Amino acid sequence: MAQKVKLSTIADQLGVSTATVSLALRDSPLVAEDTRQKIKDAALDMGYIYNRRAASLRTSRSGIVGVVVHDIMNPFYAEILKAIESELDRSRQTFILSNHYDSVQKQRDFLETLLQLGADGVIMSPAIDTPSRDIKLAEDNGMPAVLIARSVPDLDIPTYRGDDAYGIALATNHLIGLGHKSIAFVGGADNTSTGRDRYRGYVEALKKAGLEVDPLLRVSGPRTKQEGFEAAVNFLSMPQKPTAAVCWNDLVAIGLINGVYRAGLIPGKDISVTGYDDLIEASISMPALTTVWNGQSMVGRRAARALLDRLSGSDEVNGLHLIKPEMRIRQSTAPMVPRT
Amino acid sequence: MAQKVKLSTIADQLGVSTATVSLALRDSPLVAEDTRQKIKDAALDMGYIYNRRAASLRTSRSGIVGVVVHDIMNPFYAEILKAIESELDRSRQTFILSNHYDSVQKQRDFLETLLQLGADGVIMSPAIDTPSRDIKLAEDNGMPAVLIARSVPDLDIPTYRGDDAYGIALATNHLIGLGHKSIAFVGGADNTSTGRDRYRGYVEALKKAGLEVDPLLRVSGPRTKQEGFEAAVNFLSMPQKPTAAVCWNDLVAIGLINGVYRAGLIPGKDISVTGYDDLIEASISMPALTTVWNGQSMVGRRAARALLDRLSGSDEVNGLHLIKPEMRIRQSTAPMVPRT
DNA sequence: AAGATTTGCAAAACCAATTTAAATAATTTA
DNA sequence: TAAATTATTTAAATTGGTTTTGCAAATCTT
Repeated sequence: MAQKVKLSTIADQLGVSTATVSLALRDSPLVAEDTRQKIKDAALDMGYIYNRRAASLRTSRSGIVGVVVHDIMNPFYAEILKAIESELDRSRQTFILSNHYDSVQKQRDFLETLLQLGADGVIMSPAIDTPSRDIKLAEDNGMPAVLIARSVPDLDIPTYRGDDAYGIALATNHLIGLGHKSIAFVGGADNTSTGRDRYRGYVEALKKAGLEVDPLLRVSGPRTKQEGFEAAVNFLSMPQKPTAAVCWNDLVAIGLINGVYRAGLIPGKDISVTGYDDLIEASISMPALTTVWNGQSMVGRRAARALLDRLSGSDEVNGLHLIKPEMRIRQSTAPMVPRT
Repeated sequence: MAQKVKLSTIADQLGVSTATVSLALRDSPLVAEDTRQKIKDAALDMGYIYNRRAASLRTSRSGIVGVVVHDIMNPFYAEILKAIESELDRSRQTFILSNHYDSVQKQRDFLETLLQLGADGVIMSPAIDTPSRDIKLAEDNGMPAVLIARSVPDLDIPTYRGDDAYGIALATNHLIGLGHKSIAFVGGADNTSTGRDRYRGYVEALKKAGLEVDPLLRVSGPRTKQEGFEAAVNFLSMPQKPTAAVCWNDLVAIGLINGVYRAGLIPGKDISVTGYDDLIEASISMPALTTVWNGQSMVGRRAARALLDRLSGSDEVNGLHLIKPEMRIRQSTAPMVPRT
């Protein structure tokens, strides 16, 4: 490995002080134009590499932002992450990604790591049952947080997510409008704010339409394509003979659709299915999925901006910000046909 | 924000020196057992947070490993990343992830960032046309690299990937064995080692079976589900009337299958399609996809171990390491039926 | 031309740890 | 009991930047 080039190497080379080199490289007006140019040229051809940890030791700004979500490979987060990435990119922040797989401990470890690295802030989709004190600890140590997709009770920090109750009501109303009366709710659970909100949206839409709410029409649990696929058996053998399903998300819906196919029924004809999220997959699945866009790109972008705002001192973005979802009608839903 | 607790805070509190505190916290045998215990207790209840950047300034080990791939949201990399993650986790290295989207510039920026952060090493799936000098620069600055999934010419560093030519030959031979004579090759391109190897595997398998190789049976380009879907039109209107397709990867295959469905034909009956990679999706798609497992988990695990080995000084893992793929036969392939 | 400003650079303190050599205390040996 | 040895602890140098303050030279006032 070549001898390491540092500020003092450049300074010695040019016969100036490290202070001057430091200031010049950061375009400070305190150094004369041609000195600056000479220094920059030297830095370039000596192969100088800026040492961020040395710098951040003094400035206490590391240029690192942490991002934690349930599972970065989950396409729902993928779109949020893309939006965050492009927003952070332009402000020259490096971001460190991690999954917590809904383990509070893993999330805690990651936050600790971020603190050790001196991360400037963190954007997180909190793990289920995250105690507010975990996040307060981060904030108390100078690392502001912004939440996405889920809320944490008793915590007044900026939170961005889709309006789940409203969004699921859109899907439910769409099915009701097609004449369906026995509509199942497939997937998710009650242990997150999202879970409760979505189920509430479904229940309220049914009630408003004067339909009976049957708790047996709920299939709690599924969140993945695989689980949606497996849920089909259960769904199709219900004594209530549902003709439609409001699914937790697109993945569950696509899995359920595949399962319904396997059982010999035609989704989008015999059975209507709605998804949630409007992933890219939804538009190219067979049949194309009727679903609800949940504002992922908006959530990511606004959360990133909110964090950057907090980093630059403004603190006016606290509280919950709900993004309004939108209906996307495709071929997986159709007028009701009674199941025999 | 509470007053920051550092080594000296603890030292003052207990009336010892920072040297002692530092040594104690890292379990050095140089400090007496009960002193160590007292220090650890104090650190804990004073809420001490280890400052890694200060430490790494002195030790020149940051505990950071960079990982760059084409697209972390791509499920192919997802499995590799999971394997890398679990391997690095146990050695207490933090990893920083990034996409390069096949932009050499973006990759270069990320490598620069890693150098600035003092990353200990990097695992990368190099962007198309990565100049070997980009990687040499990293190595010259004390950041060893390990390659995955793709090779870079003129570079003798550890590289782990599936044996693409062999794997595609498995798929091609499977179709030949089912009686297919007109077999298209859908997706990928010639500008990566992977692309060339896969096409070569297909060509050689055909030749060995005495079948004619028709360059018009190649649909170059598609790599995603969306693109596979769009390629179906092209594929179905070929004058050579192919009855089967060897696809670039599972995503292209699944997209193609959906496109074939749309056109009114039945994949797995009228048309046989093979995928590549054996993603989780492959087993639950409709019909379940015949594909080739490309050893992702193996690639990730071995690459991570190789890097850790390099970090601890051993340098005996250089060169190319090919993982042997395996055939997974499911329902998307069937004996040949002539297309009319 | 003398005094007041402005400009350009450097000296030195600082950030929070690690590490080595040296000092001190405790124990063992002769 | 004095000397030798061993066990603990610490002072001080080090890592690579940033930033404040001060000083000298250059430029501007009147």
